[in-house]
Amino acid sequence: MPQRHLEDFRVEPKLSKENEAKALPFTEAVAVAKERKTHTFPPIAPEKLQPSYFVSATYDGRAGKALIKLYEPVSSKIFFWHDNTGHMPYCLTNLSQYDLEKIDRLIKHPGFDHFELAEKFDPLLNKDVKVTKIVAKDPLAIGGRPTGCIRDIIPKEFPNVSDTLVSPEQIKVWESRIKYYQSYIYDRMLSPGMIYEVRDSKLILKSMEETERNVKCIKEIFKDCTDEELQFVDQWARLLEYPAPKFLRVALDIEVLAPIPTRMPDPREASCQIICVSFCGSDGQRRVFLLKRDGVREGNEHLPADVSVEYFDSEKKLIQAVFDVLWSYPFVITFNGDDFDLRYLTYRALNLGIRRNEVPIEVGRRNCLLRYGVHIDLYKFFFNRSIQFYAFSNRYRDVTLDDVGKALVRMEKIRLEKNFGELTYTELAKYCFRDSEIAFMLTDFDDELVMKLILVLARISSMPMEDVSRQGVSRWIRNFLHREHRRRNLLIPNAEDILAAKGKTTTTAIIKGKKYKGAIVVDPIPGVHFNVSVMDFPSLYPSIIKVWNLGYQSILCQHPECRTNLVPGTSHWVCTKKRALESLLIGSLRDLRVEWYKQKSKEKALPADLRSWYNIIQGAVKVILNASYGVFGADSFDLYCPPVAEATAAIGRHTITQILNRAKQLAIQVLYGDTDSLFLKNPSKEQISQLAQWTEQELKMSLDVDKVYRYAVFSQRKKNYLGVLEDGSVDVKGLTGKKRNIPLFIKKAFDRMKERLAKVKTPPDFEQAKKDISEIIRDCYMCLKRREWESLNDLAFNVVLGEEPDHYTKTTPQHVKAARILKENGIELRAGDLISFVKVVRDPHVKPVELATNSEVDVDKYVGYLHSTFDQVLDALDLDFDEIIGLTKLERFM
DNA sequence: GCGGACTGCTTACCT
DNA sequence: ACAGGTAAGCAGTCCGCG
Repeated sequence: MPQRHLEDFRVEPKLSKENEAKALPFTEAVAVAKERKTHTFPPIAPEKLQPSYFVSATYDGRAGKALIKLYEPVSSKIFFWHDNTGHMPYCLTNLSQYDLEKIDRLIKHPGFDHFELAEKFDPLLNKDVKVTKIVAKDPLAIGGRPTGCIRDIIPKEFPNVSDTLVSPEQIKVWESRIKYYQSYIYDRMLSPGMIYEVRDSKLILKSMEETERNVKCIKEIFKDCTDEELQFVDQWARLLEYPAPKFLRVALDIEVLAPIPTRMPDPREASCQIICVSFCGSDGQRRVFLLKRDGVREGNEHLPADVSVEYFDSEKKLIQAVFDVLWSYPFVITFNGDDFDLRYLTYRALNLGIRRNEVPIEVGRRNCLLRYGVHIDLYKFFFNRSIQFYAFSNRYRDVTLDDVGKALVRMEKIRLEKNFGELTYTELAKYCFRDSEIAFMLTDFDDELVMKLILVLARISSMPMEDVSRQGVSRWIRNFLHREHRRRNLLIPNAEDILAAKGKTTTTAIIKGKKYKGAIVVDPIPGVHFNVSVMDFPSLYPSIIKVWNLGYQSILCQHPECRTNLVPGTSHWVCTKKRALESLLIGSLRDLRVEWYKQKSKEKALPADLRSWYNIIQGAVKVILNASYGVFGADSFDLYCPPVAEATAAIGRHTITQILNRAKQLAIQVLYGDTDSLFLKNPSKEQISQLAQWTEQELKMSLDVDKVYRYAVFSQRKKNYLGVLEDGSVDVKGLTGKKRNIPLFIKKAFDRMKERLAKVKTPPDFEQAKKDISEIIRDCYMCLKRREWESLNDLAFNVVLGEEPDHYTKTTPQHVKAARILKENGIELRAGDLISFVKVVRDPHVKPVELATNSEVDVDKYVGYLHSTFDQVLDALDLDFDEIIGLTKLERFM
């Protein structure tokens, strides 16, 4: 039997020739670190361990066991706890033990251990089934290697030995793609992110008095729910109510001396020197390590106070000192450390002859994890679209340290005029330190919001903090569904079986290429409307999933008597006998957010830190809820079920249509509506409460007044309006003037109009406002015509390249033309990069802003753009762009 | 050879 | 790798035009 190592379960890129020294097992590596007397090891949890947070889980190949990392916040140390229950990796199949024994390659597989008979409930067949549990010695034997895995052997080999009742097409293997440590977490019903104690070497969830009190309180609010629903509320509340610790952490950044400064050095080769490494820690550690090099001057820049600088005469010693830091912190923060900093450090260390076992980093294909603590790569976290949109409301645009830093903590990178090779020591140190300082601040602002957000998401999804910070919302949702399957002894179905059992969609989408019909958008009534109340359904789709009992089990269920319970506008029916897991889990989470966390986060009587903690929880839950319908329509989702997504949208259309009809009956004028909202013109209090009551009674859903506009401006365009709230703040939706790709010049004019509109209080105020707005437009127009602009940058359009520049074959949009011109000038852009260009008179009609000059600007194009931007508002104000600018012509002649 | 009507591609937005 | 719906600008195509 080959020795199994921790490294075995993470696929590692090939080491270069010199570095082929055999990887050292995990515990030995720790021992080596101890030998070097760098820090207090080993971190094995003692018989009795103080309350500690479950922050990570993995598989320790050396021990052949699941390994839990516990963070003890008083000593701020990580402790390891190994499984001692004998849990082993497995997958399930519908073949009998008798059949399986005939498969030679399975029985003789080195990783195979034994068979067990298991009884499960098959959620697709809706009945109890007997399955065989194939237990393996290590997780990779089940799956994960390219060839020869147990999960592949079974369907491939079985037909050769078949003489049984099961035909080859009917052979099924289940749960073979679940990561081992996840499987362990589910089976042992452990909760990542929660507080555990070790007593007699056992992991025990710590009971918290205050949490219990709050859970009781919450259950009181939900006392009218069914017992089944209450059980789910209780489960979520317990996970969410537990407190969060302070996270001892350090942010790290490295600089490498590359021969071609514009190109990022390849970490796999690690052929260039590491010249500077900086640390910024939550314990106040602010250090910079510099490599001594010939001919580099000290420099006389001022480093921030209390930053200490240490010089190293060899790169090897520098890296070893970095490793000492990595062995000592429970949490390490980087920005792109997975793909660069930690990867580079590892390979550079090996190149310099540092032994593998002294490297505190485990390099994976897509990530770099730490042997001791938890590595959070903020690039991955902020790249996550759910995080970007819902947690940080799209405040940053590029996922770069500079842009995210500017948007969230108002810190930017230091701009360099020179290459690294030409910098003085202090210039380099200052630059490098700023980067780790920004990364640190990104985990520190708003009372460690980012760390806590990751912790809460780890609890919801039952995932290690590392995974939750790297993976998307669909994984988070999948995992809490998987957890629930295991808890209830349900077989976790394969995606293709769900699809085969429940089929595809039946409605036709409006957009070509989409799978089914989506939401309704009501045509707006153009004009200016005073006193507009906006009503909406808080989390409409999750409410629908709850009220209509939607889930892959319940849609198109097998009971003949449920067939009449049709989803309006479709031929799908929904089960009336048994609640679906999705319905219960998502429904209870929604209710908890709306009825408890949203309110708690606004409760003035609570201390500010508790309120902000509740705000983080409700924000995390919001992220989950926002995606909870979409995942069922995404074929990449493991529980993909198109009819569920389609039914949800169909019920949404039905719901809003009913409200529209009801509003008509109540003589309320509906100005506009989109998906889950209604804009009502000057409704009375009675009308609003009648509408809300009716919805509550008839549809079992809540309809609230979300906001009241002093006035709102609509054109005939959908998803385009402007509303001024009572306090004078202005909501702009969809208008070109708010899009971030338009020239600043036009945006500034639009913002001036916005400010002017904010001052309008009554209909008569509009007369003067219209004159002022005309003036703003005229002014802007004249500036263009006279070619008076501050800088060419003000005229630049800024567009993100959705693809690699060579990848556009069907058409060549303007921004791609600009990118290609830039490439001819030696600047290469890639997918995801932002390109800035101006419109010019001559042929391709675009030019990257860097290359353009004032005289070649095509002014008329900009006037046209100004026109269309303002038309969206002018229509409603009864103003005409041409008249506004035409007037100036007359004036000029007079 | 050129302009208008049309479709399709692309990006940024809304819910 | 959560969904579909809308706006806008431009690229490319087809067709008519003595």
